[in-house]
Amino acid sequence: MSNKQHDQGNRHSLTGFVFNKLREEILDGKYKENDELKEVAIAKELDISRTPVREAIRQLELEGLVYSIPNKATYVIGISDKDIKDIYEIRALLERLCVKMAIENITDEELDKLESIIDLSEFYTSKGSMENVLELDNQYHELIYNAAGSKMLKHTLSDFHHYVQRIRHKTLADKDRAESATMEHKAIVRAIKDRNVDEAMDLAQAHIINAVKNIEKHGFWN
Amino acid sequence: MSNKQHDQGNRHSLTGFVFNKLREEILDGKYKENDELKEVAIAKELDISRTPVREAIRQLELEGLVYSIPNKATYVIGISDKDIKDIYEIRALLERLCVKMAIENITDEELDKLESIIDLSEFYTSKGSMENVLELDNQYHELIYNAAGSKMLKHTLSDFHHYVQRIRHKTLADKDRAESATMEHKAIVRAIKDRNVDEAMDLAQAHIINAVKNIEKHGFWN
DNA sequence: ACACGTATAATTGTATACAATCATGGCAAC
DNA sequence: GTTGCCATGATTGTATACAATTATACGTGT
Repeated sequence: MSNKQHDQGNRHSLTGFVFNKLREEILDGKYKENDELKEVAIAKELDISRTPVREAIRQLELEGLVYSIPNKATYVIGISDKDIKDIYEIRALLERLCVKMAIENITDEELDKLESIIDLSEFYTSKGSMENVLELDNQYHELIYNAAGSKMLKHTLSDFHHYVQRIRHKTLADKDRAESATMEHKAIVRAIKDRNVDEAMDLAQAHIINAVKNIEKHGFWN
Repeated sequence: MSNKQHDQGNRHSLTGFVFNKLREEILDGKYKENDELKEVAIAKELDISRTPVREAIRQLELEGLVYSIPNKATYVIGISDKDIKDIYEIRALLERLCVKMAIENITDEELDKLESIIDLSEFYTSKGSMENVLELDNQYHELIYNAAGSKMLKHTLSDFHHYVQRIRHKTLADKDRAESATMEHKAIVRAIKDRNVDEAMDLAQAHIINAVKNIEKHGFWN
């Protein structure tokens, strides 16, 4: 769970609601590349005014998920297979950095929380409850991103992590992958607890690389 | 120069204008941490309506430069010295990756353009025309970011590069630093041209590390 | 004097109205 | 038939009006 204060996911405002909805639909592939987003159509669909829709679209534009042609329309860009691949390559580097920083800054409470997340992950993995595993996977990464104590790094990694949420949903449905992912998390936490920087960094990097391998095994989107 | 199509810096729309203006002022320190942004005040100041101001603020919020309290106001977050330091640490890794990708994808035309940028940089450095040196520094990095051929990497690096624009302005005013920075650029281009991946990566990383050292020498903001 | 409640003001959230711009289609001139 | 122009419609850009929420200040009761 990200902190409330700076959370874009403000579902109490219509702008935040529309932003999240459109973003999810773009990342989920419900909107395909070059699809048109017409403000009035979306507003009518949701039975709201154009104002929150416009604000949400401006945000999507900043994120690079859509682009607008003045007085014409907004078009979906979305993320391609190559984008996904690039994201994992970037993450492989940044997750290394992140665990290094986390080792320097993590608190005992956070470590306890991490371990309980791992325990729950093992439980739900064995039960095959993959929705819960995915949610715990999110919590695990968010916690480490926070523990690193770098606003910039957290912002970057959270964005990327969110971008690949859909594909993780698919890959974690593979029970073998879910099990090995949980084991990898466990090993990383172990190394963090031992303050073993080099091992933690290598494990974190390997964790991302393994994720990519698994994605490629499944042929990306299908 | 970023491509027009996806450019946020659309100075033909009021939203883009306000966004750029506020962002620059935040990054320049004209707005300090916890300063209030009142929609009506800004709108009145610029003699426009609240609508474009709101849209710009929503974008700044997404970027993490401000945060809003509903029905109250928006507050400046800005970037701290530690953020700057973190940015350079992240960039040290990503610029490595970037030159590696660039070597695989750069065209001859881009290489020619790079060399002409270097030549001009040397010229203006010797003349002490630091505004031009800064502009060429921007062009140099933008070109390499584009040459890498990764939308995601370019987006990330461009954002970070922009964030530290102000401090680069200060450090490049140091003629010694401007000269060594240009020489470092030259060496990197040489390595790219020779397709010497390892050397290019090491040089790109060293370039960032040297920038940090210089910043620290100058005591960050002052 | 202090605590509480209520009215008022200030601010943002949302909807609507109006302006500007661009694409489209039809019609006329050649 | 083709080309060019004008009118019309569709869409976004901007401004304003209205609603909801929150902070503030004042007054009243104790």
